[in-house]
This record gives sequence, C-alpha cells and structure tokens, in this order.
Amino acid sequence: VKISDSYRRIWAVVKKIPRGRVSTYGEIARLSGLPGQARLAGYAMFNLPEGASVPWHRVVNAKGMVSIPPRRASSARQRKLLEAEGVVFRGGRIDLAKHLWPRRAAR
DNA sequence: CTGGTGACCATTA
DNA sequence: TTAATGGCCACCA
Repeated sequence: VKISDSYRRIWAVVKKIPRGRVSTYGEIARLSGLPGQARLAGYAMFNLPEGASVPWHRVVNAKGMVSIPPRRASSARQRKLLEAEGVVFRGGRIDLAKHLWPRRAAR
C-alpha cells in the first residue's frame, strides 16, 4: 500500500485532537499545510491502516455532522465513540462553537 | 492519457 | 433555512 507524505502529515495532525473535542476536514487539511484540500483529509481517513492510533472519529465535516455514508458501519461507530467522550449531538449535529479544535481565533 | 468518484467547503440564490 | 454550484485533487479503471 502506497502511503503518501500528505497522508502522514494529516494523520499526525489528527493525533493531536484532544479527547472530547472535534475538528473538521478543512481544518485538518489547513493545519497539515494543505489548505483547500479537505477532500484529501477525508481520503486520508478512509485509507487509514487498520489499528493505527489515530482518533479518526474526532474529524467531522464543516457542518458538525458525521460525514461517513450511513451504509458504512463506521458511521454509527463514530457517533458512538464521540458520545462516549462527552461530545453532545443535537439533531445529528455537534455544536462546533463548543467542541471545535483548535479554537477559532477571535476575528 | 481521460473521465468518474468522493468520510469536503464556501458561496450564492 | 435548505439546495445547487463550482472548485479542489488524489486515486482508480
């Protein structure tokens, strides 16, 4: 399996997300030095090696929702894992203002 | 090489 | 508020 350098950088950033917090694909891409490549971040999660110590479940889309197609088993698992960490879902969405990592700088 | 796909996103209507 | 649109780009047949 060919693993690109971009994947490694993305995974390294995802590892930094603290328990009980979440980040978005776009944020992860930006923090990985790959601005505008949110889709690549999603691809990197999809292609995670089994058993990798990467908290993939703490990455959601910009709307604060689980972005894995419901037909995939990991979709329900992601929500379960997050709730177990204290992340609150409200109508299928997470309040990013409260759980997003890193915190948005005041603008 | 070309074209289709996707665990995305900001903008516009 | 939701829905469509265009941009993004690695991967694969």
